[in-house]
Amino acid sequence: VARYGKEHKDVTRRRIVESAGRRLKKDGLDGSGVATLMADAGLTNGAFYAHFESKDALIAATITDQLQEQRVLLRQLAGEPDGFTRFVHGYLSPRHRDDVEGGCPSGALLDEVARSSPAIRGAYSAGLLGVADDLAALMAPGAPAGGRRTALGCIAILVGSLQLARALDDPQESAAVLAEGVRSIAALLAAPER
Amino acid sequence: VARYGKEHKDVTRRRIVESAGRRLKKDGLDGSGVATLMADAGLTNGAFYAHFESKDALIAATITDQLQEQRVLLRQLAGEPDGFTRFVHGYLSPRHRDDVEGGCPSGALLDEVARSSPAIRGAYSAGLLGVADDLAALMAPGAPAGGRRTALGCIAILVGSLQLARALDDPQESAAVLAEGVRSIAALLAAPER
DNA sequence: TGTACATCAGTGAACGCGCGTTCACTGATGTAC
DNA sequence: TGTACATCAGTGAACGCGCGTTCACTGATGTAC
Repeated sequence: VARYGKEHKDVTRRRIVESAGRRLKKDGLDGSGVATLMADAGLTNGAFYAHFESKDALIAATITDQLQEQRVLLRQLAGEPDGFTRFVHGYLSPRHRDDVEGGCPSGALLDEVARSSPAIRGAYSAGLLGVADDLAALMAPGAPAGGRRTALGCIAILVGSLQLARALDDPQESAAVLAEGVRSIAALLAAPER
Repeated sequence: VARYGKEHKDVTRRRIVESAGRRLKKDGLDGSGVATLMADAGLTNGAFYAHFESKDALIAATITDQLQEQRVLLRQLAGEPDGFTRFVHGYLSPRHRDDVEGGCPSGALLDEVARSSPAIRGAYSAGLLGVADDLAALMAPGAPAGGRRTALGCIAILVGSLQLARALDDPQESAAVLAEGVRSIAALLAAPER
């Protein structure tokens, strides 16, 4: 004697996580309320706790999902020519700078994550190391795990440049920051190993 | 017929801005309440609006002050040998990573600033371009304004690396990110100009 | 095949709390006499 | 010199509001008969 199709609740949960991804990146972790997050998914606030133990738990699940999406993107590019170069130029493009809610979760939320609970930092850390591994594979297909460190360095440059370009209100300086980010990554890859 | 010494209110205002700098970096712009900010300065909430028009106005004033402090630091180092190298190593040190409230305002607040009101973004943008000019002077004393762009690239690397090191919960990966930041900056400076 | 019913995803009002902001007031101060 | 007083920085209670969370309930569903 059961009621809904057995996958019904999973579908709803996924819908919440996906719309929460956009909302949290747009308004921040502190700036997004549970009622708003649920309304974005077409639900009311009361249903929230049937799906998540707390707001923190939703944030952790959403961050994991968002970083997983980044990995999917990186793996798609890995099959194409000039995948790494195209990724860097897309990441440091005016289009990505102006699309916070559809863009990289690290770029939108990194300093709030650093201030958050251990559960959220743990979800971020685990997810990001996966992203770094996929980025390393995209940079140098077939290279071993040593590439993770260089990939983390690339991520720091990408995220720092994107955030800085978003914060500056002068369009020329903002564009210059994006261009310098591309130059920095090229320089890092050309540099000799440690 | 006046009451307090004429500089009394200015002194109090400065005290509020200085303690707000630490609190805002520690708990974020959204995470710091007016009552807490005033208690940090040894006052009660009601006095706030005798000093500032709104919480936004305090944040803008505090960001301007914090970036000015960064400029003071850079100018001090400009008088010492290896000033730039020492700055980079201090910025990307475990000590700075672990001292959010006493550290760089960009590292603590950049993505929240990008989400904030035009007044706050304007204060940040103006202040940061000043920081970039002082950093350019520290990098290459006597060089003209062209160095500002390279300095902005350095700042993006510094801020991105610091934030990423703070967000990762594995101490080894965190330390590796700091080391990669130093390597990226060295590579950027060694790279040929545009 | 048609109907009664157990299930449970979702509703919406309510909880105590802290938010940014307002305001009537207090009381220490430096001046005027 | 001593005192009355105008000033105004600071107090603390209160405002409406949205927060995260709880809970009694509703009502569409698929199953059992």
